Amino acid sequence: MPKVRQDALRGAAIQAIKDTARHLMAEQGTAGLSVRGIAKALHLTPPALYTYFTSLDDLITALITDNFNALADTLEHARDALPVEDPVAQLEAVMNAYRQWAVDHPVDFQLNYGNPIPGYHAPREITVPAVVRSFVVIVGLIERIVQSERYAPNPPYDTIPPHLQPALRRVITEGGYPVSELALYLSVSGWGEIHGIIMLELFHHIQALVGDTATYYQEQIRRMMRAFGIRPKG
Amino acid sequence: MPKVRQDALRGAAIQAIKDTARHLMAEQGTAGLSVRGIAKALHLTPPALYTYFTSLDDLITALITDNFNALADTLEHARDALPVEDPVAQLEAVMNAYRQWAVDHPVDFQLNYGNPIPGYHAPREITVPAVVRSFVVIVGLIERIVQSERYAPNPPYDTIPPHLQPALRRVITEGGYPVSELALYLSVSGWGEIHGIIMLELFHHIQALVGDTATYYQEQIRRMMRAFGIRPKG
DNA sequence: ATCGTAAAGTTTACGGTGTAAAGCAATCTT
DNA sequence: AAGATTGCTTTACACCGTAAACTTTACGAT
Repeated sequence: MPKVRQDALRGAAIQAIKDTARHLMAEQGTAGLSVRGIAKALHLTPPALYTYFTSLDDLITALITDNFNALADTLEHARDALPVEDPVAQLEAVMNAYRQWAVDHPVDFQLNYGNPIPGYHAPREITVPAVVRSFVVIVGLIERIVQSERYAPNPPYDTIPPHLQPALRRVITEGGYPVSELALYLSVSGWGEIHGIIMLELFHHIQALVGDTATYYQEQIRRMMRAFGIRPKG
Repeated sequence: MPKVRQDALRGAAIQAIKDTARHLMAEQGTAGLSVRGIAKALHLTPPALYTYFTSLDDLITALITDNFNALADTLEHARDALPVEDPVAQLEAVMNAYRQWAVDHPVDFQLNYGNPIPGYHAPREITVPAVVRSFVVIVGLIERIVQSERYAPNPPYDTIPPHLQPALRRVITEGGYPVSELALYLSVSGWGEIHGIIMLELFHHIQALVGDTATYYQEQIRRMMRAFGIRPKG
């Protein structure tokens, strides 16, 4: 089956294109992402890339998908590096890994969670499942914590906003996730909070206010967990 | 002084350019922002715009500055529409106005708080003071609340993270703002939280999870205030 | 009232972008 | 060995920001 070898070659070419795209973006930001730039770096003519991607948007979508998966991999790895017996420590590690990935790959993070490319709009049916993978890591941990003795309901986060309940229930049943509505609610809340801090940091809006953003973030997620009713220490 | 009239004409031209820029962006997103597009809409040749702006970046900076001021105006207006005797209600109104402005002007909000234009980077010395104007509205209200009987310290938000204190103190003394470190800390925390929710909403990441984002936001800021130790009702 | 000047706008041009169309050469399939 | 497919090049088009030179308009001072 030479077809296999050829498919492998094609896969390698696609990988090379994505690698140089990422490399150029790392150097010059999203402005460095251009068909012609990639082609030049690969010693090809620009239209040659259209053998592998139908358009620049198509390439961007591929990059975004990879990013979401890389982020999810990182979170899962951070979770699995700690003992299952301490889900609180795992959650803290995962949230720190979330920020760390964003700080280490700012352009990629923006590509996914901002909208940095004029004219480009990510196809929902591709990005939504990819986002879910990361989110599931957080929800899974919070679910285990909520069911453990490390959790003690703490107002105002001890109840689910009534208006929110139907939506949460629908997500759980339709998605088939075996989690409680409370765990899902706390996850959404927490996600919004860490996302906000990270976005403000990425665009340099809070450095002047808080100084060291890493320790600020660290402290805030600890406090957030406490406010949620999650006890630190084992 | 005919000079005055000419300056007025020049001002009107600049305003017309900014208006059409905003109009094009509202229709086609940040991709619609182009010198040539604006020129065509105004029945001018592209280089003619360089009489009023030295570059496209220059125009973008002007738009961003206007946005920050418009947002700050909106917040101040929301604050002043309610009696001074109820700073808690004022704060809630201001935070709702913050989201409402973002929802009403999504592209403008992205232009300010995202980084949607490849190759463009906002000059810090211009944007920072503009950001401060909005932030000051929030800090001012929280300061008044903290000093009132509506505030009762509530763990874990009753203390300031030790690492954070020097930075906050420096901001207060150097900026000359007559606010307590606690008010500033709570403001930063709150800002990060509402910012995160709004960003996730703008890029359609939480709609599937929470359904009605407006009521979710509303509920979350109420809970956040309670967690901070701010009592609702008068 | 006129002249010099400055401002506003034009034309032209250069180098950049994404990508469609056609053609060529090598390789795989039968 | 013949035909089809794949990878790639050449050419071309329509867009982009903006620099340079030139023309037109309107003003301020003499």
